[in-house]
Amino acid sequence: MARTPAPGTRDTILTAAAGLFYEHGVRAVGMAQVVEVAGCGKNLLYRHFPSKASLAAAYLALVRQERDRSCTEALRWAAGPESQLTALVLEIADMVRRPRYRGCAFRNYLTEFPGEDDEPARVAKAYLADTRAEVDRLVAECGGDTLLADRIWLIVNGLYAGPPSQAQVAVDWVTELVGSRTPPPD
Amino acid sequence: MARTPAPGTRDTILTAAAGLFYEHGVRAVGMAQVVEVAGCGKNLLYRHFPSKASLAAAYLALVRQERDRSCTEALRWAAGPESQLTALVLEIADMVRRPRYRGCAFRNYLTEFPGEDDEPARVAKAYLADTRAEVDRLVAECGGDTLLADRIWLIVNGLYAGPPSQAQVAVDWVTELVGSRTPPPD
DNA sequence: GTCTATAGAAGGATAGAC
DNA sequence: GTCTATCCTTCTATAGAC
Repeated sequence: MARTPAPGTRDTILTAAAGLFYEHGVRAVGMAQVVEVAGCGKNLLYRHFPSKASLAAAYLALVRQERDRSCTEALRWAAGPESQLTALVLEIADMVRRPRYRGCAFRNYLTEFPGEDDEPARVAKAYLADTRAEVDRLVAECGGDTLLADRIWLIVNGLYAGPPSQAQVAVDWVTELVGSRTPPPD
Repeated sequence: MARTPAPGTRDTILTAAAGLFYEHGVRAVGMAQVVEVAGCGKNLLYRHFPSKASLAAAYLALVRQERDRSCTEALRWAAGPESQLTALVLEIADMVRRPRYRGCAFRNYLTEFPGEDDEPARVAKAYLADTRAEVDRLVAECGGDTLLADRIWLIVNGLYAGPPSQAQVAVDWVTELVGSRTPPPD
């Protein structure tokens, strides 16, 4: 046999690309830069990801995977749909407050490539649609109407865009909105 | 005799660039494309705008000029700070509902060029800071606290990002928020 | 020797700037 | 129009592990 292929090469490349793409934007980062940070040759990069679009799609898929895991974990300890809704917003707020937060990766991609319908754009749109659907589901579960769902989605969108100092305002507001739906017993 | 310079050349170029930049993003549009749409020569473009960054800055300055004019017009007929606040949000909502709306030009630029501090970035940041300051001012004028200002800013940010179908929700919500501050006389 | 890795040049297109 | 630089992508050359 010949030289054994390194096992984690794909992950190494993808991790390097993800960091660069998120920090500087997909358009601003060249494939040569990815190769340099990943510490591999161009040949290997193109063997794992046949194009920059496929690499960008894998980057967004990775971010989605991390976010899904993080949200699932956050919702695990919430009792009912009300506290799940609050936990969901709190999870986003925690992300916004992270030191190297640079906006929502999916919204950023759609802003960088407006009107595009390639694979990464579809990944991004799917994430946004699914998240919105989950908000709708949770609101419906706790007896809220579409107005409440629209309002929470408005807050979520503002939370992603706004400064980190606004994060707590969003969390408290959503808590208040869904909390007022369940009048305290007695 | 030398050829007389056309009077509206700068505006023609800037209008063409503005349309392209807003529709496709600044990074995606090349100077050649601007020249093609403007119908002028490249040398003329570089005589008016010595670099792409300066053209982008002029584009954002033009957008700001239009927005300032539009907001001033919207606030003209509003009686007190409460209705001015509502009028401000309604003006943004009208923009969001326009058929070719593609997001906030300033936020889009900052997303396309993260971490940059060139002239267009400064124009964009100044607009956002000024708008936020105006919201703060109006909220303070009608006796609201910083929490109300933060909440309205959250809605405004969500309004810019969200789908046009959310626009009315934002307008109604802000109307309700500032309206509840002025209990009806009698 | 054979296979896979990296490094880097080459191709072709397109960018910004003059 | 031209010039230079850089983009993504492909390919060649070479070194290293089996």
